[in-house]
Amino acid sequence: MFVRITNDLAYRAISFGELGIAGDSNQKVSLNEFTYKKGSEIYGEKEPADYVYQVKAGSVRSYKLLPDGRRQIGAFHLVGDIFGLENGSEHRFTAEAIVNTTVRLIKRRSLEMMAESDAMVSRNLLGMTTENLEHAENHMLLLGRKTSLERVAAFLVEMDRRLAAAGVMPLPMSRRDIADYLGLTLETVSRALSRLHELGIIGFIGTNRRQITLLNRRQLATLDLQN
Amino acid sequence: MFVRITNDLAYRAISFGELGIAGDSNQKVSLNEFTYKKGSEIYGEKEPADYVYQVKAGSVRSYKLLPDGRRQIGAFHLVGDIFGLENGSEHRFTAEAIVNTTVRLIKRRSLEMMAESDAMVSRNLLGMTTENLEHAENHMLLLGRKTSLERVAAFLVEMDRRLAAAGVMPLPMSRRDIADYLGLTLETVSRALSRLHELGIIGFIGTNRRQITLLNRRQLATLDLQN
DNA sequence: CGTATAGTTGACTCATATCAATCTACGTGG
DNA sequence: CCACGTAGATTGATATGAGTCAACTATACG
Repeated sequence: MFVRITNDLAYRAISFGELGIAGDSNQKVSLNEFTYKKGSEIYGEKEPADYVYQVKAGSVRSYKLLPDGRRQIGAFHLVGDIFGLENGSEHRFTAEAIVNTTVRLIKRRSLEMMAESDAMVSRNLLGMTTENLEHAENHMLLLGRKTSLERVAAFLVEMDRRLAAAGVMPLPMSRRDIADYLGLTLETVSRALSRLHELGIIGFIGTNRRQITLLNRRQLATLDLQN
Repeated sequence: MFVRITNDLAYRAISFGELGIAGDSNQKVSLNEFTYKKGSEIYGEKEPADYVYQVKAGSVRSYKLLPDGRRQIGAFHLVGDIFGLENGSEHRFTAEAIVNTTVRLIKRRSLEMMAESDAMVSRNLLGMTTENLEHAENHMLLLGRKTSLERVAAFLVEMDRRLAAAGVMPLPMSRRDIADYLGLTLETVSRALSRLHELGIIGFIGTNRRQITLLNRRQLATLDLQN
């Protein structure tokens, strides 16, 4: 429901005009789209936020780093998601392509100008920010108070909602990414997944441990003590 | 800076008109202000969000609960803070008075109507939501990746910024509240504070362990690995 | 194919939680 | 104003869930 609204927003903004952006080594310019190679940075924390992005293909992780390298991923951005929308002048996260990823670009100024004159756009901006806030609020509960098994269960429920096609979840992110999203280590994530597998709650497609099926959503929902 | 803006917003909204609200046992009606006794609930999660609040005196905690009682406090609201502002129809947290607290009430509809016609109000709403989002994002990093000592140091730095008067921090909240804010237990918080005291980084005023002075902000900032 | 990267699993450690015993401050009623 | 009771805070002893270190396996990629 919100997805449709935010998509409208993106498309409307994009129709505003072309964005003249100098390409760099990791990007291929194709009108108002960019492609980022797996692992490359889309923007860095503290960098000026001149563009808003929408994932056309691929996946993106947004994270903060502590000086010693500890990483907290705040969100994964999947196909259709808009990210990089800031109110202040700088990005508050670093965004990286998890796999080869194509994004649509929207000039931020044009969005702001539209919001100025169009109350609908303005309301959509607030709605998107609220969505992000809501996600962060739920994630605080997860990070502050849930066990490792509950966290992994919650992650699977979230991903199921967002990217399950015909019962199969093709996770684009590594165990380390999942761990940094859930405030755990990759070993703990791996053990939790193995445990859920033993318990018959999830299955792996073939031998690929990133292709997951949910065999028992009810049990998973029970573990995902959704507030 | 933002505080001033959001205050303006509140005052403007309040001038809109009186709010006829039936009092309950824990409230005293005084024009558009309410007083809540220590520990009483201001609103509950999932309740309709018809009002926005501003703390006139006292302190408030906003939290989510898991079914088994585990609690995550998302934010403390101190004098001047606005809280309970929702975009959807329901509150996403439960809000409780930490001590006897007086709040100003603003009818949400009136805010929305103002936003409709006044782009400035609309921008302020977005700005406040973004502030909340930023806080939540930083808190995710804390909850996901910081040690107990770092968390407590970060908490003290935050409170120092928000309520230190003449070098003394009179904390309104209990050790349990702090623990639920930081994703720790009250014992761990207590030990961390004792440790910071031993290290000469903080001091206690008199025998009251809730009156804290920061003796060495530099060391505290070092522990507060601020991203 | 073979090399590099990602994932799993096991053994052990450690930070924080849990359980428990004081200790202290504060509000209440005599 | 003082004694008492209660809630909050500290501190100690112990338990435990998740982290660390390490070996091994599997998968993807050139």
